Amino acid sequence: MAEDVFKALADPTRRRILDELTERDGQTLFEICTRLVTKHGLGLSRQAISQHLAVLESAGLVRSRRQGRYKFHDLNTEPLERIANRWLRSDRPESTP
Amino acid sequence: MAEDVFKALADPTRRRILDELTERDGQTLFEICTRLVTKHGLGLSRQAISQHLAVLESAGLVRSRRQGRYKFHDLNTEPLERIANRWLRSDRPESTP
DNA sequence: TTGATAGGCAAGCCGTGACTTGCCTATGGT
DNA sequence: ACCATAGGCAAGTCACGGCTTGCCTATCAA
Repeated sequence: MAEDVFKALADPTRRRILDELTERDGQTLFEICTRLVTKHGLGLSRQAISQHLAVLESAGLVRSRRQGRYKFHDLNTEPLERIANRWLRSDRPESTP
Repeated sequence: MAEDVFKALADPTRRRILDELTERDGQTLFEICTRLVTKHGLGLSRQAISQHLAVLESAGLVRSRRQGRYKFHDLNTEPLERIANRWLRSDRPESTP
């Protein structure tokens, strides 16, 4: 549950993927692959990204919908909102200016 | 920097320590040790907790002040506020009901 | 139907991190 | 001065996680 969210966020590549999905939602595996390589210069295999996406999905941070031979990935921020309030429950920080 | 914050939060024992410090701030190593053992039933050595505190401190999540032979540990939520706004920047979540 | 595209499964390598053990330093009480 | 307390340092063990490699399945286009 929330346990997996922290482990999912522990890896920098997975955080990059979340960044990618915030910028453009509903990307496919190959799209994420190429964008990570070209924009961030990460030399990762397709399997590596696939496994990262599996971790993110089992943590509830990413939802996937299959459509034909494509599988689109959508960001889900709901688990993030919960962990944000774990140690900041008294008052939330003001949004960045 | 923020990189270390995620790695620091990845371990469940370290999150327990943060929980302990939110409940009572300014605890010493032995206090945290005994409370983790008694309240949460964790059978950890003193060194383990000490190393965890070092990780939390280098991540900026814990500040320590030495006083005589005691070393008190204080929680610092400022790094948490920043990572909370990384993927939630568009709109703030409503506080938990 | 065939070939190319999009993705999945499984085993294996390897580095990093968590924890222990043993010993050392320093402060404070009596 | 002496001993117990509070904490630090360093090396070593061990399991888990990230990544690769190789092969397999499924969908679309020609």
